[in-house]
Amino acid sequence: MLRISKLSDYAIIILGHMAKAPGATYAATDLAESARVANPTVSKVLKALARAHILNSTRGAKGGYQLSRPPEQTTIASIIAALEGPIALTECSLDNTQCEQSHSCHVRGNWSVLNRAIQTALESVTLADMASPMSKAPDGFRIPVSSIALQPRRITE
Amino acid sequence: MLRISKLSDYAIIILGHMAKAPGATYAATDLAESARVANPTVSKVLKALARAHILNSTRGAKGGYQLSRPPEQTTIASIIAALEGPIALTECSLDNTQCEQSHSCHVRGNWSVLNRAIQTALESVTLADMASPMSKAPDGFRIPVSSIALQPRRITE
DNA sequence: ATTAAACAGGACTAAAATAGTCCGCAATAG
DNA sequence: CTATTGCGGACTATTTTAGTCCTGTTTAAT
Repeated sequence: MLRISKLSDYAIIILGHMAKAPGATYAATDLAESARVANPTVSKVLKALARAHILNSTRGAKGGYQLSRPPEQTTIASIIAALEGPIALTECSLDNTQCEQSHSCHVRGNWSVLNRAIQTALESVTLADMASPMSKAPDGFRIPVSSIALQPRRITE
Repeated sequence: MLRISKLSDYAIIILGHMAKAPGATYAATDLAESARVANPTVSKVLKALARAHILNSTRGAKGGYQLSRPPEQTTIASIIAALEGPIALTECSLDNTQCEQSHSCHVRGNWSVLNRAIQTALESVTLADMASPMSKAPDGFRIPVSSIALQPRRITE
């Protein structure tokens, strides 16, 4: 399914919520409530985002989290990377020195093409885009997969 | 990490191998050998590809698998879909009727932007691209993601 | 007909990744 | 001081993924 993890999903939802008042400071508990996700889980997400400098944290009473940058400057790519590590489709894309099949693998050099494609896609969408008031097609965006399996593709560019 | 599964990985490697002689018929055993992956595992992959009509299969003695279309017409998106099902980053993108958080989720409409970005990226790379001898012009692939994102954007690089 | 070579479907097990929880520690406001 | 809030990381449970195997079907060649 090429899914992102649930934690990344939560992160985007939480950050989307915070992006509505970008300057404010939010306590983990409040964010958990508004996202309807258990407190410890939300905390885990927030910690990861703070470590990646997507959020700033303040400890102690009256502390909390706030966006470290305006929503327009936080890409979805960086959010996913914060929770799941480097974005790469396969092991060997990360470190192709240890792929035992490397001598028999004739496509390895081309994985980078794919990785770049994905990376670019995820960098072209920001938190601001995600938080913007319900752009278009609010309902029923099913992906017509059967069509892509059978249809001749259009040649790009 | 936004990984694809190992099975999809195998699929691309196997198909890449087959793409070198697009008209030929290959037995599962031979493909397993050239990909250095265990026979039953390769079989599983091949069955899935046949079911998705990416490969044609012939049963019986002298049977085997062959590409059902020229490599230029098989997209990476379709290969991944064959093994992992519809490409969607989150559950709710597939079926948003059963997301309990839907009323409190303010970003849901915008997932489609992201999904389309990924989808487009994976559709712009074909088997022929992957099989071509080593990184044929890495920027020969213009991913028209920005045309799909709400606002064209290039934060990094 | 018989036999051997192949694929088909699906059940099953094992292994790994993910999600989620919890605990003790550290910082800060009042 | 003490209540509040984040920090780091260990731990468990669950889910997903990978991999194997069995039984059946189709077909070519003898």
